[in-house]
Amino acid sequence: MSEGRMTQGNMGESLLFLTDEQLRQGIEAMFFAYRGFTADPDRILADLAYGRAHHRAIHFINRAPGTTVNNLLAILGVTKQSLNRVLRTLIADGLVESRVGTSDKRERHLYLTDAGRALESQLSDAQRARMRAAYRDAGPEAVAGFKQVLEAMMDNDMRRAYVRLRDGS
Amino acid sequence: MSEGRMTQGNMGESLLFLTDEQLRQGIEAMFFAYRGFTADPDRILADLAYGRAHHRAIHFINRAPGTTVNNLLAILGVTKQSLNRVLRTLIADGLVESRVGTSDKRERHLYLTDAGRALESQLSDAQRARMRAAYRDAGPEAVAGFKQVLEAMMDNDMRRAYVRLRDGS
DNA sequence: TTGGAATGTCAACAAGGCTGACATATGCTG
DNA sequence: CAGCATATGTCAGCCTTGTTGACATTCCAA
Repeated sequence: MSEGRMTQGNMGESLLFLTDEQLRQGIEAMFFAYRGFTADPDRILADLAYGRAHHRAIHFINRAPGTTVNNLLAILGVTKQSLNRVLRTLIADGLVESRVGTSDKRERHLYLTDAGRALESQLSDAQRARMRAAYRDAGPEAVAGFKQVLEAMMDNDMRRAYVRLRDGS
Repeated sequence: MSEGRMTQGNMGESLLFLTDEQLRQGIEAMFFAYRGFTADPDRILADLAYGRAHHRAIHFINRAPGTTVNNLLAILGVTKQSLNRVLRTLIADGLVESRVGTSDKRERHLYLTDAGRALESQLSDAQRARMRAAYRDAGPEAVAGFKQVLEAMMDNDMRRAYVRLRDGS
C-alpha cells in the first residue's frame, strides 16, 4: 500500500481486489469459515444440552471474570431475557457463580466455577486447535491480514469492545 | 510490539503468533466480525418477514442458477425439511422458480425470478459495501491473508464447495 | 420390474432470538 | 425524605430456523 510505484503484478492486484467478484469470494469465505469455526465446540455442546449461546457466555465470563450482566449484554448483543435464560441454566448447573456487587449492590458479578472453567477449557481447546492449524497453514503475515480485515468489518461498538478486551480492559 | 532492535518485531511475531492469546484474539475477531458481516442484510430482511436462511438460499441460487435442491442442501448444511420451508415461501412469494429437471425429472432446478434478483442485489449490495470498506481499509495484502486463513479454517467439504464456486463450477 | 434416489410434506419439538409487562433492590438527586 | 433512574430477574408469548421421524410420489437404472 505504501510502496512506491507499482509493479504490474502489484497493480493488477490493487485494481482488481475491489471487484464484486473478489468481494463475493470474501463473503462466501466468511460464510463457510464461520461454519468451521463453530463446528468443534458445537459438537461438544450438543452432548451437554448446551448451545452456542452458552458457549459465548462462558467465553466472555472467562475472559473478564467479575463482569456484570449489563457488560455481558453489551458484548453479546442480545436481550437480557435471552441472556438470562442462558445464565440461569449455567448458574443452576454450577458452572457460573453470580455475586452481588460490593460497591453497587444492584450489580451481579459473574465468575466461572471450577466446573465452568473446565468446560471453558474443553471448548476453547477445540476451537483453538482449529485456529492454530489455520494459522500455521497460512503463516504469520496472512494472520495479520486476517485480523486487519476482520477488525475493519466490525461495527464501531463491537470494534471498541474487541479492542478493549484485546488490550486488557 | 513492533518497535525495536531485532528484525525481531518479525521474529517475535513468528514466535508468538501461535500463543493462546493470539488464537483467542482471532476467535474474538471472528465473533465480532461475523456480527458486522450479517448486520446489514439482517436489517433489510427484518422489514420483509424474511431471515438469514432466506438470504443464504437466495445467495447461492443466484450464484449457481439452475442448481438442484440436493446441491443447495450440501452447500447450506441444513436438512431438506428446513430448506424446504424456506424455499416454499420464496417460491410462493415469486422470488424463486422451481423447474422440473429435463434429463432427470426428479430433480428441481432453482432460479431467481426478476423479483428474486432484485432482492438479491439489494442484500448483496449492502453486504458488499461493508466488505468493500473493510478491504479498502486493510489493503490488498491483508485481504490475501484474510482469505488464506479463512480457507484454512473451513471443513474439507466446505473448502471444496468454496473452491468449486470460486473457480466457476 | 424393482430398488433406491430425489423430492415434497406433515407433525412435533427445541434452541435461542424477540417484545412487553411487571417486580425488586438499590443508587442518586433534588 | 421523595421520587426517579438503574440493574437485574422473571413471566408469557411469539418467531425463525434448526432438528427427527414417517410417509408419498416420481422416476432413473440395473
